[in-house]
Amino acid sequence: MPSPDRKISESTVRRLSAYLRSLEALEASGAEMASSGELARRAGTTAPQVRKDLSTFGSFGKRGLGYPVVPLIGSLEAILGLTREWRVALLGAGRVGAALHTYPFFRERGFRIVAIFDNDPEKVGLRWDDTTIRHIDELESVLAGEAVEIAILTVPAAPAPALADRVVRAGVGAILNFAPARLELPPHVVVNEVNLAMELELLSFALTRSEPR
Amino acid sequence: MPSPDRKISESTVRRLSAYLRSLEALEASGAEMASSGELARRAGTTAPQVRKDLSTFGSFGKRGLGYPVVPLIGSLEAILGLTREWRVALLGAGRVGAALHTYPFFRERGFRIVAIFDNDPEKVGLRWDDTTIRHIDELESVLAGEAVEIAILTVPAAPAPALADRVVRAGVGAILNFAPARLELPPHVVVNEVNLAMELELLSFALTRSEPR
DNA sequence: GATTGTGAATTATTTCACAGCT
DNA sequence: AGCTGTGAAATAATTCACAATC
Repeated sequence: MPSPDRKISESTVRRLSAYLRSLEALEASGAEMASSGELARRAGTTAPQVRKDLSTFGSFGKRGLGYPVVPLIGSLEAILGLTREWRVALLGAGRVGAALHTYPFFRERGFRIVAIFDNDPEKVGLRWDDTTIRHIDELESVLAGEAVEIAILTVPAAPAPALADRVVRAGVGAILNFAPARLELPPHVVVNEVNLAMELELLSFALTRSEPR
Repeated sequence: MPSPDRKISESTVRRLSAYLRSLEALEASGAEMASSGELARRAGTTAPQVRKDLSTFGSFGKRGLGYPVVPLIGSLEAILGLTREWRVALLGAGRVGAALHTYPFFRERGFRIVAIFDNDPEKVGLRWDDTTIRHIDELESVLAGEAVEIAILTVPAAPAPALADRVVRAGVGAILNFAPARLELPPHVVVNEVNLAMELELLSFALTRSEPR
């Protein structure tokens, strides 16, 4: 696969993800080729940006014709690391955990939830689909036994940093953090924070500045 | 309040939100002053970045001493538009909607959920706390009656774009979109997308590039 | 002595323009 | 004729360095 050495920015990867979703919609509608302009329109960016982004990883298009939809889907899946299965653990079996667990995207894209943890004795032992909720005390042994690679934190802010440390020491390489707490982890660990407060504050900031027109 | 005319980037606003949370932690621990270095450490950025960000909106610090914690909290709340109440509607009373509705941040920060909609007759009429779930057919009248300013979409991808259009025509100025669909809306509408697929793909991309070391 | 506020320098990202295929 | 791929130009964001102030 074409894989440049230079650093790829987060915004580029986010756009690649958007292109993939646009291409899947195009495939569903029967399109065989897609121009950079068409992809840009659907993904909410510009045609030169699409070409630049894709050209970072290779030459996927045909001049005069555009990009072949199905092959480009395959290429983007390979670039994004979606051609293999990822073993995922859910830490926190509350409402956010439940919402994530039922989200069909996980299975569709090969993110397989192989372990669920909570510290509530009422919840431990319950099964969500095929997965039994384990007590957080069993974290290390289960993570190792299940060869978990990605952890999703949907616990309260207070326990999040300590749990993240434990998870990393148990060999997990990536964390998706829904807890409103900053995690300080070694640089080789990939961390991605999703913070509802921040997302809403972005809206209230923008509204505040635009409203007093 | 100091309010510059030039455009403020999204990343700046995200950092302001992070500073606010850091300051609240500092306040809880009894600190009266905080240096840019301390804020940077907690918010995960650099000291010059903190100073640059804050200086965009005014001069909040004391040279040689740092920033006064409590007053700066107030200033950031004012900048982010958190000193007033925002009237919010939830579209979609599924698991994601339920998770958001119970999130305590909403009330703490003045985001008041004044309307909840779903199209499932089983759900319409149920009450979540003080709010009765209304049928989506009543969208326009309820949004207007409740003077809703922010809509949160937790519906499936298919109906999302049409619902967003309706919501905007009913006068809503900002949308937080959890549906995996791109919304094309007039430029005066503030849209913020939260896409779980994208967040996970960011992790799998990074893992894929780092693992084959 | 410590730390802010900020113009200047640097680095990163996006946009442009056009040569090169199909 | 249409559209990609890409080096060059323009713009944006971050980092630096240091004078100003407490």
